[in-house]
Amino acid sequence: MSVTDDELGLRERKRLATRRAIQFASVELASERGFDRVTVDEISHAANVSPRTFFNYFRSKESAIIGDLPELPDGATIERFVDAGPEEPILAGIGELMVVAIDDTDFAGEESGAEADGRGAHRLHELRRALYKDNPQLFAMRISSMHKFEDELSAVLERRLARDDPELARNLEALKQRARLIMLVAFAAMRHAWTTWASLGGVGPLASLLRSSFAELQEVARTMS
Amino acid sequence: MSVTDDELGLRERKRLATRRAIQFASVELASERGFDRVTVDEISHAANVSPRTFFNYFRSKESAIIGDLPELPDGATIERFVDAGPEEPILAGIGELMVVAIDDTDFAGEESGAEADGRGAHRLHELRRALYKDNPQLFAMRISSMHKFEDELSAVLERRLARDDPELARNLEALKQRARLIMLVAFAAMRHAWTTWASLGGVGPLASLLRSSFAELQEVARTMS
DNA sequence: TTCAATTATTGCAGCCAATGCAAACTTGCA
DNA sequence: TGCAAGTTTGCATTGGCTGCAATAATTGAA
Repeated sequence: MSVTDDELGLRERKRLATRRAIQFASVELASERGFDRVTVDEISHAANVSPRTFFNYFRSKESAIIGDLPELPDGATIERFVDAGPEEPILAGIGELMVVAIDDTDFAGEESGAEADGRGAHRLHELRRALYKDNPQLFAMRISSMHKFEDELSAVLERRLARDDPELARNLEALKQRARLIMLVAFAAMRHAWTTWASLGGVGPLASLLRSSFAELQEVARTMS
Repeated sequence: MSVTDDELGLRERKRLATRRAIQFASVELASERGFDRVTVDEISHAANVSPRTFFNYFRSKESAIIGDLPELPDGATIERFVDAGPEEPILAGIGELMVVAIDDTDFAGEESGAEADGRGAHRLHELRRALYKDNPQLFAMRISSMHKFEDELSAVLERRLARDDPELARNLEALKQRARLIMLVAFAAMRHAWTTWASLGGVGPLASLLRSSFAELQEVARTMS
């Protein structure tokens, strides 16, 4: 059992287990047969729940496959980024935040080694990525379901920009707009890293490609200005 | 009748009319009642076609509302962009291509003044934009259905980059990757322009905001490098 | 341990999007 | 006019998704 599980009551633990069972069944079956050749009925059956219960846990077939969304790192990491100062390249900083966010999502709930779905979590994420690769619509859905993450990142960027450039901080609207622009550019880098990863056959760590994309972005910025 | 229509046979003209009728009915009804409170049956009825015919024209309810995708300008404009030379700021150039692409899409088939659905085309686009504004999922779908446009723009960028930087042109993979990165950044600017437009209440010309966003992007690039 | 409140699961009935198929109909062309 | 090609339609069917109400499990308190 992972650490998180122990502190929860039976009810919560069961909920979590069911949630995972459904995700696992969805991804597993979709990988075997292709996304639109699996029905919710089949998934539910494989996960030992009723089809109706499936929809108690997930809004749609897609969202069961897409998995949990990334989250920003904890407070200290954020503060370090915000306070890094105008000399530190902001893009690299954002890149690191994203690397952490993605890694944390990918291995959430898998800290210890031997729980029931221990290796499952690894496998789950591999299969998911393969699905994204073969099924670009799913990736698009994942991206477009990240509004919350986008907003969070924007808010952090606002703070950083306000520190770096007190002049900009005086115009709140301008500050917000700039933060949003940089956030969107960062997401562009993320998409870039991902397509690069996919075009390389979908093997190897995404994190290092993410760093490369941010580095290239930095370089492009230099070239273009 | 618009010029384009006259050169077509009856069959083609009817097809076009049906297509427009369906789009119009979809957007109109969705604006009145909200996207998911309209059924395909209702739309079809309003457009005087059978529900089955609706799906002969559009893959899904969404795609009837989303409308036609943008297309790159004609050859001469493209060539001018490709040949502009390394001194010309590339971002501004892309921005202009996008402005043209968006304007052309928005008023396609509406060149002359007095055809049956003349004012209709204007109204159609206004309603569509309002729908995008109130219904971000639709906008996300529009964006993610632009793969073709993305690829076209990438290809054009490849040519431009190859001209500007013969060294880069020698490494085809690197060239492709860089083109794609810049394309994605340009799309980020587009999204930025759009959210700005939406946050301003959804009035006024999108084109000028698009130019602003590209200009700000230019400035950000300078700041960051 | 028992009981009542809360919360989860399930089956059922039903809506709607979307697709395949084959029959009727329209248009283009000789 | 008549035939080939393309278009519209109805019908039947699959499958995603929701509301509702009954049943079952979990919890916390007595």
